[in-house]
Amino acid sequence: MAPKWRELADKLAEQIKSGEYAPGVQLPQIRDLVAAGEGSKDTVHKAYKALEVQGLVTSSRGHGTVVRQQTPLKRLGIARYDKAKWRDGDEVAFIADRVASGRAYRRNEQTQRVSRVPAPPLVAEAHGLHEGAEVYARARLVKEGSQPTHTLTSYYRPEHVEGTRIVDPTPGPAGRGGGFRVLYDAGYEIDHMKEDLFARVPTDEESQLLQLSPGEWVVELHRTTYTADGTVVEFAIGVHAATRFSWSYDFKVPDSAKTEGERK
Amino acid sequence: MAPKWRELADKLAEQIKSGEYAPGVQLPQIRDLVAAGEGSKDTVHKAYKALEVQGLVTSSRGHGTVVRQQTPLKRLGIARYDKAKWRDGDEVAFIADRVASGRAYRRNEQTQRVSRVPAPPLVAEAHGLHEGAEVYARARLVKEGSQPTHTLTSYYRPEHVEGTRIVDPTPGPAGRGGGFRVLYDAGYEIDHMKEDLFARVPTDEESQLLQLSPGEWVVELHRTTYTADGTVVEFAIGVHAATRFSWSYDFKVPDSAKTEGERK
DNA sequence: TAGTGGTCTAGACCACTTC
DNA sequence: AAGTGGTCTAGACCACTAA
Repeated sequence: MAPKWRELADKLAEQIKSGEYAPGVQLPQIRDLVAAGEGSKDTVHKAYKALEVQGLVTSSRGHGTVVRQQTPLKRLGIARYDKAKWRDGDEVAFIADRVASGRAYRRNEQTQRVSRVPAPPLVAEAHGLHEGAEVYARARLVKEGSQPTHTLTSYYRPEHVEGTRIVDPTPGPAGRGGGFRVLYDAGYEIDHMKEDLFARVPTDEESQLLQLSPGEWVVELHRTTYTADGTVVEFAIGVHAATRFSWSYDFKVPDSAKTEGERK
Repeated sequence: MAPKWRELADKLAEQIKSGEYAPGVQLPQIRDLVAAGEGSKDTVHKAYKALEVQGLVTSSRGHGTVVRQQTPLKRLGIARYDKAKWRDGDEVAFIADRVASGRAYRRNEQTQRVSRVPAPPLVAEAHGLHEGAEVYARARLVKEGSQPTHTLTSYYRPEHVEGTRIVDPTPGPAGRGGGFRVLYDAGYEIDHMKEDLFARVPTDEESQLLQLSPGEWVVELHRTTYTADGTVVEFAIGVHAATRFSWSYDFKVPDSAKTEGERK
């Protein structure tokens, strides 16, 4: 038989999904359910924890437990990197994302911190540097309104960006067109990319920063950006609240027999 | 101050990562830690649960709590679909994956169930059918040795596969070259694909099937496979244990200004 | 049958929010 | 101060495994 806490959690989850408890509505207080004979405080608490893990509710001391706004997944496709967006237009890539999703852009939805640091192992490997070589790190925390959605830290080689707007520690996107535009203006036109993704448990710091519900996972994204000649001009690490995104990739089925002679 | 259970969990996690508790080794029993003054049984249990969620240990009744084998991530790149592998050679795509990872292939690592079912909403949409139209579903549970790693269910339109080996409910890969080879032989050569990924909490059934540690998430993958003329010949849904995979995609930076006239 | 993790309780106490 | 969720305890009892 399923544990008591799970039965309770399933029952409540059902009611939430059926709309019986609408988003924003407060669930019964733990003490009330205890009084109603649903179990001891710890047992009811376990059920509430399970609901939190599923992203259905948010609990906070003093406030109570309320049903979460079910924000639809934000779909990330490769079209978000379209050159037309940052080269020809004024849009910064991530703003274009919002435009595409029909959401408003507001200022200060992105905080930024630029610093010069020794390259961590992953970064050094991506850029082909030795560990500890200095790189510029541009760390952003991106928000959707007041809700943080992901962090994104870009690493650049000093010789590519020294003296550009990227290094200017002004908050907000790196000026018109964003970082790719700055690189373009500096003579480095991006040509192809590689994205690696995997899911993992967040660190405590990430949990706080992204306001994750306990038990919620993150997806870590490694983006390597190349110019046409294969030079890596940006390596970025993103940490995304796992429930808030989906990723989409289109590609041709490779055929190594055919493309034998081509450049990789 | 951090809760007591978290402090204990962090301490143990540290010892595991430093190798003080090697993979396969049994952690102290809950009752022993209680006796050692680490807290009450429930408290110590919470700490152990946290370690399970992080994928560091596996607990089972009767057995104890042992440190997990840290299987390295299996990296999935688009090269796993290389036409050369299934068209020219004898390898089935998923076996090719193993070969590339240097792991042995064993028979019966894949169980299969073929059935004719009404199309669920997602499937109908992908295939451009009305909901409830009949499709063939080919469900596999893929294992790595004795360890299940993911489920993969492919949906085909009857007119594409009727009478082929795909519909033959023999366990194991769909004969030489796998499903793509069968489609190829039937006159449907796959040309391009779309993959959508997102992370979510597993259902109970998935938890059991994939032997997930409690709290472990899954990554759901939707793969749509097209022929050159845009016909969808396969729509597949995969559910992967989130800790066991990473995905990698290479792509050109799109330029809608340039490719205006091209076929999508 | 003995050993192990898992659930549950009743109640004490703590931490944070709102009034 | 009152209200709410979060942690902790001591101990009972259950469920599964191995001998």
